[in-house]
Amino acid sequence: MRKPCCNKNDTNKGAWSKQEDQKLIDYIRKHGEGNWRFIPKAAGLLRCGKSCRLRWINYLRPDLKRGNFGEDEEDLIFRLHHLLGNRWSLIAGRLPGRTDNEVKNYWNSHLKKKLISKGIDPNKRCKARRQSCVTNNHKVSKPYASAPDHQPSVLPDLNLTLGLCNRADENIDGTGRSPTLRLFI
DNA sequence: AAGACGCTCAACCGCCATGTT
DNA sequence: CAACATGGCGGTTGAGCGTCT
Repeated sequence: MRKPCCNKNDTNKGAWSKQEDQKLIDYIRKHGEGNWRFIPKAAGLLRCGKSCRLRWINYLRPDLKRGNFGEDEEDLIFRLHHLLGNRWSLIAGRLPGRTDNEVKNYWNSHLKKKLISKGIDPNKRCKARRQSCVTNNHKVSKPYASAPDHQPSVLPDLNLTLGLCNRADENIDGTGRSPTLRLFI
């Protein structure tokens, strides 16, 4: 049985107060993002590390763009969703200042309906459906493994290249991880 | 005026991938 | 190689608010 990420008796849940937000902002400004499990303790917050991370990424980060989505953003989301399916973090990565949660919510509350009103089934629309398979000993999602020999597939209308890499030293986004899918811009 | 209903979106949950020991 | 720790992701939930009847 997997351990819970934090002791639920010792943590607050629900909406964040202004004081909590400020504590988190102050701490991250001073020390930067780091060990999310350690941050709540260090910042004096009775919150789970995951909760702090989510709050920072989705609402407190200074580079976030708030407010309505523009027509160009909507169009991009439609195209990327058609291409990638519900890969919200990848889609959000192409929208500066937007988060995966924001894109996901916007899709579910606005864009889905738009498609339905046009007589398009939003679920059938995606080219990429998440189906895991194993290729070259790396578990990858089928749509991304389907390109012959994992050569990047070029999508000229979006100015995107989809490709796979499987080595940590090929990391290009600074996350330190070696994901199964890369968007080459 | 008030209750029912629907919508939005912040937050949580559980799972998976990756790194470390 | 296994077990564990951590970060990240997508799906889901539920509080709060506006609109309708």
